[in-house]
Amino acid sequence: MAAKHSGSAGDVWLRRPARAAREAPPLSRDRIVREAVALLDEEGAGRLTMRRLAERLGTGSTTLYWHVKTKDDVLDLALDAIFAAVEIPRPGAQDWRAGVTALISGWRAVLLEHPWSAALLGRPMLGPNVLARSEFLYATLVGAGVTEPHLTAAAYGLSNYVIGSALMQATWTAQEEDAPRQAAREFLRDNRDRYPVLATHGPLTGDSDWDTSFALGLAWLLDGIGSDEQRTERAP
Amino acid sequence: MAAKHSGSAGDVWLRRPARAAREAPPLSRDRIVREAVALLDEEGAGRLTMRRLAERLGTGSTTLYWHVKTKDDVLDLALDAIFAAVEIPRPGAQDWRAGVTALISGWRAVLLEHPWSAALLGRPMLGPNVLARSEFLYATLVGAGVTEPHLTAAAYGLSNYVIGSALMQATWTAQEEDAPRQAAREFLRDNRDRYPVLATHGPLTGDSDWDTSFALGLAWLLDGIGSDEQRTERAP
DNA sequence: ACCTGAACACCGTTCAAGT
DNA sequence: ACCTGAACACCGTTCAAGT
Repeated sequence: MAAKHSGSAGDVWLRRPARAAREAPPLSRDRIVREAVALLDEEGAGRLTMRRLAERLGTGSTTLYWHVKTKDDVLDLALDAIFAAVEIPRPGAQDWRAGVTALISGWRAVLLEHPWSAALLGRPMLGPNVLARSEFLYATLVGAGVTEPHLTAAAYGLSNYVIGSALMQATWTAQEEDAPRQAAREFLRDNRDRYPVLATHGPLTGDSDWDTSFALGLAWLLDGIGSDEQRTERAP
Repeated sequence: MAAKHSGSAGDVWLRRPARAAREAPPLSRDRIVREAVALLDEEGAGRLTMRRLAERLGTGSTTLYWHVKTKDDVLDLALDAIFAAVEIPRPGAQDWRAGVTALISGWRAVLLEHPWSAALLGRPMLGPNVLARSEFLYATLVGAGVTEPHLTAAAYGLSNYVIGSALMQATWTAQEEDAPRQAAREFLRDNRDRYPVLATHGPLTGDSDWDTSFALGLAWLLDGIGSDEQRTERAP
């Protein structure tokens, strides 16, 4: 009646190593976050569960709580982790407009590559990767001569615009499923008397090009920021 | 050993009415949605549960499924419901810029009044209230002479901007809790060597005025949309 | 210092059954 | 047509216990 792991003489060789080269590397916060990102990429936010995450890591779900305080922590860490992929332009290597455009585009690319991320943006983003990129944004704007209240408006405006755009695009291009988009199109066509303009000019009528839409709006914002900056520079 | 609701002679007067003036109005999809909005307003999205919602309505949770297909349905319906409060300007009563500004401002006001809503924007919004307001937006822009690809860019840009702004503001002004904001401020101060610009010019340094920030960014977008419109009008 | 298992207090949803 | 109760297959998280 030996219990599961009780030792009896000479059975060392029969027992499999406590862990070792079974699931390979030991558990760590870093490994948890990497696996969480992989899980989110493959299956979406709805399927991220402490139990399922633990299973992929070869442990019980309760073990995760030694490395991480809550599931929300995992989400915060995963969200910050993906921003490591956004390259920070070398400061001053180009004019402010090119630098900001590069950063914002990289930001957007990351959000679209990990569609689950857009829905998580409603939480404070204070991870080191996000902060480093915000620092560059502010530094570039300040360097361009943008001052309050335009500075805050510019930084927020640009961030809000990428976030909103990514959220909208991720919503409507969810994993190849053209079904909801198709259904919406049909609904508008069937109700063209109630929504005449939407039915004929709406975003679902042509195959709207997300990239050029985004670029146009970004240019408008940059124009505005630039004109205020010039005005400020010229003032005594 | 009479079971709970079995009748025995003369006990009609003793039994409370099956429903009647107990919880007042009968259950209906409309009542469910209204109660859901109230629950969300009072306690936030994290506490909306089919069981808790049913309790507030005086029924069992499983009863809700007769009127509604899933919990997601409840969320979709609640989200659309709050947009009924956004007044649609009378078409042509003012110039396009004033009309658009009024609509977008009303949109923003609703999102901020119901802070839980911002986090739910990552789902297709095809309810009648939202559609009616989108129709006005498109109609106004088309009436102003905005044409593709600027039309889609303008409509999306404005929507994305409000959504992003409301999401950001709702994130950072969550129910009077100044604690996280204060903690973030301290963190940046303590790490001013790593984030020099953020620490001195960042959004958390002064008490940023959300309203003027929003207004500035909106003006930049409208300027951009307007300039493109003029250019188009003038072209042969 | 790290990992495990059992357990608690919940979830959304289905379905046979009642009126 | 509408409502109920029991039940299923999950959740996040805690905690005493192991090594």
